[in-house]
Amino acid sequence: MHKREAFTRDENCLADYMKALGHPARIAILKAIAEKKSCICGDLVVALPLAQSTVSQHVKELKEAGLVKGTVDGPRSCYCIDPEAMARLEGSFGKFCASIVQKCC
Amino acid sequence: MHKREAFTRDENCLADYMKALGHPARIAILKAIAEKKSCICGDLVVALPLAQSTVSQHVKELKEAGLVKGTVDGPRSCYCIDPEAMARLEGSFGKFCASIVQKCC
DNA sequence: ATCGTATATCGCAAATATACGATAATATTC
DNA sequence: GAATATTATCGTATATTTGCGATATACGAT
Repeated sequence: MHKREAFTRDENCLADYMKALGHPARIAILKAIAEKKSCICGDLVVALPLAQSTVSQHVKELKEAGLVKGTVDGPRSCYCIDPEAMARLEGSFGKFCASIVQKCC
Repeated sequence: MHKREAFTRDENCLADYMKALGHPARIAILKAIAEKKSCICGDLVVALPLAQSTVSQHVKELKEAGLVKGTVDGPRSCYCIDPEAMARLEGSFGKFCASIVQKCC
């Protein structure tokens, strides 16, 4: 029921990033991971007011969006920000906004 | 079931903006409005592969997010971008990304 | 091998989002 | 005032998201 095919690749791509950030828990998770530089899942569960399975689910979405990378460290999972991806997103979103503002005025 | 209260005002605020942009139709609508500087609803319906009621619904969400302003012009509705809001969003998102990237590395 | 710890995944319930047709509301024109 | 045109809203069906407990998986320690 989501008519993805009807829109351009760019529109879908940007919308997917925005959707990944469209939940306060995922904003908070990004901040928490960045804060600690690299963050094991347990730290996130303690830091967030959500159940472990819910945190794991949100992290998964951030990984699928490509903003977070995960490595296994023994029994733990260790997450870190993908700084290149964040920087790229910042850049393309900035361009998008600037283009809107420039054209609209 | 959305635990908004459990997160900070900033986290919720940014997430709300991101959610508003988290659909390709709304990205396309913003671009279309900017393109024409000000855009009546009918133009959007022609430009988009969606029913009139669906377009109206998406525009409403963009208005609620504060990114689009609407004025009534006779029987028509005329939409335009709120450039200050777009610029503010660009700025705060840029700061958010930069802070994440800076801390994480 | 068994136990304990850490995390991912599954299954489910509730809430939201998406899309559309039908209808209502509003303004213009005849 | 009736007919037309434009847009918003309502009702509804379906899909997706959110959240959690329970379970499965993987690993280290005993």
